[in-house]
Amino acid sequence: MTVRTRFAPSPTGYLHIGGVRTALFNWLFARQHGGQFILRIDDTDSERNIESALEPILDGLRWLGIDWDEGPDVGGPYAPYYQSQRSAGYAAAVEQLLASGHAYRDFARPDELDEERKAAQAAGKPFLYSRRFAAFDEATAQRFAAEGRAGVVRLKMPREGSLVLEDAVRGRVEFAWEREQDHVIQRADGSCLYHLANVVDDHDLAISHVIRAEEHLSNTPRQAFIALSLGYDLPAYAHLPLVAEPGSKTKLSKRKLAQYLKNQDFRRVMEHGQQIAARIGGGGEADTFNPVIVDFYREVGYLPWAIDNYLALLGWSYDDKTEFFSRGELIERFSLERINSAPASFDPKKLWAVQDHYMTALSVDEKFGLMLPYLVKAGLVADPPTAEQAEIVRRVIEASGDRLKVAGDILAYADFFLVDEPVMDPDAVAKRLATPTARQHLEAFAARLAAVEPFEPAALEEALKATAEAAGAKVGDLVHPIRVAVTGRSVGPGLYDCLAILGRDRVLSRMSAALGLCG
RNA sequence: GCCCCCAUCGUCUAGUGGCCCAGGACGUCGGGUUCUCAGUCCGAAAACCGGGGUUCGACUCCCCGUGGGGGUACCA
Repeated sequence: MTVRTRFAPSPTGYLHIGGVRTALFNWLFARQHGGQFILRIDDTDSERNIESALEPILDGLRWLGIDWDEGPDVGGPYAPYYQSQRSAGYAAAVEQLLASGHAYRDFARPDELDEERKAAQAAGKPFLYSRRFAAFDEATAQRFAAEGRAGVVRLKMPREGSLVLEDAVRGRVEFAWEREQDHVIQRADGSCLYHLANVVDDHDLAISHVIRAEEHLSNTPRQAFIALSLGYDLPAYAHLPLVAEPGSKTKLSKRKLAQYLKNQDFRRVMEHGQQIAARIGGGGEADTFNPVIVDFYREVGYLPWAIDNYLALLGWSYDDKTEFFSRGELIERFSLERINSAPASFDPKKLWAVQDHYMTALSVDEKFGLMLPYLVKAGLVADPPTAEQAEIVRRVIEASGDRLKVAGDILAYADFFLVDEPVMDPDAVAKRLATPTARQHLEAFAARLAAVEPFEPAALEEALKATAEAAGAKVGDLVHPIRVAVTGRSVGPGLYDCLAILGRDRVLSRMSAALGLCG
C-alpha cells in the first residue's frame, strides 16, 4: 500500500507553530515510506480571499523545507486540492447516505434543539436528539417544509454498540455509539460541513494515514461512521498530542499572545525579535509577528531546520540521548510509535538552544549569506555591498563567533563598524567613560596606537597591555573605556578584534571624540 | 453536565516488572577561564499526582480518586 498523508490547513493567513508540527510529522512519515505528502485546503464555506490567506501558509512550509507532492499550487492526479471546489463529491455522498438510511432530513429549528440539549444537561444525561422533526419519507418532509421549516441533513447515528479503533499513538480507543450526536452534514442551502467533506476527501485522495492533532480524536467516531456508511475502508489514524502553551497544557493559541508575554522566556524571545524587526522596517504586521506563528522566526532570522528539529522533539523522541538530527536522519528515524501521548508545551528557550546549536555550526560564508540581507534592509551596507563593506562584515562575523544566535543579530554586532559615528549608549558612557581615569587611559593608549604595527589583534593587545602596565593599571581598566569609546556600547566582540576591524584612523578619531564624554 | 484522552525534574523527554535510592537535554544555581557579552570547563539542586490492589518485586500492569486537556456547533 502506498503511504499517502496530508496536511489540511484552513486559509487563515498565517502558519501556526502547532500546525507546522502536524505538517512535519505527516511529511516525515510520508518521506520515510517513500509515499506522498499532500496539501489540501480546507476552505469549506470560507468567505475570505483564499489566495492571500493561503500564500503565507504555503510560503512558511516551503521555507521550512516541508515540500508537498500534490497540492493547490502544483496540482496532482487527484485535483482539485481545494475543498471549495470539490462540493459535487460531497453532495453525492450525502445522497448516498440518505439513500442507504445512514442519514436523514431534519427540520428542527436550532432553538428546539437547544431546548432538548439543555433538558438533557439539566438531567445530567448525555444529549440524544429525539428526532421528532426527522423526515424519513417525502410526505413528512413536505409537511415540515410547508410549516416554513428549513431542512438539513443529519447523520443517523447508531444508538447501541461501540466503535473500537486502533490509534497509532494511543493504542485501542473505544467510543459508545449512543454518545454520538446526529451531526449535521449538509446545511439547508446545500453546503456541506467539515466532517463530511473531510472524510470524502480523505477517501477520494486515497489518504492512507490520517495524522492529526488530538483535538480531532473525539471527532473520529462520527467520521468513521460516515466512512463506513459510505463503504470506505478506514484510514489508519494517529492522533498527535497537542502543542500546549509555555508552562501549561492548554492548546497553544495565536490569540493569547498578551497572556504568553507574561511568561519571561516568551517575552524575551518576542522582544529580541522586535528589536531586530524594528531595524529592518518589519514587524509591522503585528498580527503575525508573534512567536506562535512561523513568520516571526523567518523574519528574525532563525534557521528553518532548527525549527523543524525542535518541533520534532515536541512529542516525539528517538531515544534517551539524541536531540539533533539531519533531515535524512530524521526521516529515517521518525516513527509514529515513539510519539508521546501527553500534551507537550512549547518552550521558546529550548527552541533557542536548538537554534544556537545549528547557527554556531555554520561557516562564516554561510552566516554571511544569511545575514547580509539584514544589513541591506537596515541600510547599513549598499546593495550589493562594496568590497570594503563585505570584508568588514565577514570579519565582524568571524570575531562575533557564537554571539550571533539568529541572522538578525548581525545588526547589533556590525552596526558600529558600518556607520561614521557610533550611537553612544548612555549607560555605558556613564559607567565607563565618565570615570576619573578614563581620560588618561584613552590618551595614553591613543598615543601608543600611532606606532602599532601591524594594526592587528595581537599587536594591539600587546600595546594595550604595555599601556596598562606603564600606568600601573589593570587591563580591564583600559579595555572598558576604550570599548565604549570606539563602539558606543559595553558589549561586543573582543576588543582587539574590534580595533583591528575599525582600523587605525577610525579608532583614533572615535577615541578623540570620546574624550569629550569623559569625566 | 456528558464523552474521550492524558499524568516521570520548572520544560522536552528516556524508561515497556528487577539494569532506576530513575538517565539525557534545555533552563536554574554555584565555581573556574576571559577585556564585556557570548562561549567553554567543573559542580549542584531538581521528578515517578494520591490511594488501593496484582506480584517475590512496581515508574512500569489493574481499579478508584484527583488534576490537566480535548470534544460536545447548521466552525475547521
